[in-house]
Amino acid sequence: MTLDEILPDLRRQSVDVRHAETGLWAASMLRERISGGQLAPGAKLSEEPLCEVLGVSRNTLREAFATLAGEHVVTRIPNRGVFVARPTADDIREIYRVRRFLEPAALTWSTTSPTDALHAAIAHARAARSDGSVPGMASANQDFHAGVVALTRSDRLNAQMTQVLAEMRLVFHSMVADPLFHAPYIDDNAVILAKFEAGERATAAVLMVDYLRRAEQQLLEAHARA
Amino acid sequence: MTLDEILPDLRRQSVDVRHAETGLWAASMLRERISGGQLAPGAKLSEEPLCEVLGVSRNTLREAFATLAGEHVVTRIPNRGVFVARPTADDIREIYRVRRFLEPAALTWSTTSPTDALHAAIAHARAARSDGSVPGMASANQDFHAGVVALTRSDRLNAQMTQVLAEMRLVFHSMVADPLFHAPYIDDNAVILAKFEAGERATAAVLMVDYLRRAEQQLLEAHARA
DNA sequence: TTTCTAGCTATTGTTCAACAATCGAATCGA
DNA sequence: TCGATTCGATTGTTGAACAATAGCTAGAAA
Repeated sequence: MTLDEILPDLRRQSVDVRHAETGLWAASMLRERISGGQLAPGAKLSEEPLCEVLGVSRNTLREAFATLAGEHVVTRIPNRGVFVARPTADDIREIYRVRRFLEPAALTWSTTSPTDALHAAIAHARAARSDGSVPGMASANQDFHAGVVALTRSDRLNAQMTQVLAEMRLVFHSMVADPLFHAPYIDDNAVILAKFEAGERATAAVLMVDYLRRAEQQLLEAHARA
Repeated sequence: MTLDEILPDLRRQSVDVRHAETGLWAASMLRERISGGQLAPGAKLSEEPLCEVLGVSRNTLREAFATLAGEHVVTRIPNRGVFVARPTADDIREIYRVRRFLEPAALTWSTTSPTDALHAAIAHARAARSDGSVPGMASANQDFHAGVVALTRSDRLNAQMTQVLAEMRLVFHSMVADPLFHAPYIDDNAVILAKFEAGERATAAVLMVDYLRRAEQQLLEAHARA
């Protein structure tokens, strides 16, 4: 989907909305559209039309761009402009490198264990699988893994995980994903959670590393085909 | 590469360093001063004088502020201004929460192990201890722990660690640090490295967690006194 | 025809000046 | 002393201007 197609949508949301921190508001506006897939990876974000539609000045929009660039959501090419980030194979490897440290570490060394959110995520995933809802499975799966990192109770690590999962969405948007990608992993998650709750944290961590390795491999193969 | 091809690059670097990156340049300028301690925690960064000194416009300076705020180097209070971040006790806890996941994880699951940089850091720390150089010990200690995370070979995790260590410098700047704070930990680092190289990764990780807990405790006590 | 070069154009990078919004402090009245 | 009000300084945001750059286009050279 190109920029021109979502301009009306953006314009609708920006009427009548006054905010204290306009730059951050503009950033969140764009972030939503990018995460949601309405702005496809590689799409150019031209300043002039965006200013007009969001009702902010170029200076303010550029503050938003600075924020989004810091989150790797957007790529800035000097004198060329700002583009929705398009993850490369190396980006996929880096994403999974981060996850293979963060998630097992959370399982191994977290001190608190309110696992309600994890159970809920698995339940949602199974329901979505029954309904054949691919977005539902994807979303529930992300919730599960975000929940694992949430066990750390660290804002910074959670922020990093959120960022990485946002990039994961870009990966899915940038290639024809296998509709059944998430389906087989739902039960893996359930097993990992069971082991964790049984106190077998080392086992849970090992299973998580294994899961992440398989998922990475599968995504890299799909990426190579595209 | 021919002369004609490098001329534009040369011109950009020598004549005017500042097209397409002035904001980032200003950010690095301020980051340097803050990390170096010339700008103390809590100091207000007024826009007008800074613009004048850096020779950039307010808009460009604000882009730099957006970058630094994203790094937690600087705190933005709406309608009040931008201030050098002053770490609270909770910030210290958060910093060590991050480190207690990142560093043991690096020791446990990193696949490569070029430990030259770690040995060098320990050697530097010992030399600094002999010289009675507190900044030398502090810097070498940071190098060691940055080196541990570097074992992950993940740019993102390294960036996170760099950020956290920058905040550690703010912690030290914001209170009268015990000159001997780093001294006893040098040998802890050496033991951790030895265990790691002996393949006893779990032991190394446990020792690291223990080290981080003690350091956190010590800093929290010093912070409470201040 | 092809290729190369020199302008042209559209867009980004940066600055400036202005105004609105907001906070803190000084002031004033009880 | 205390609270409310005014005032001044600083930040938040804008619009317009100019500089610099990449890519395109048309024309010259082969």
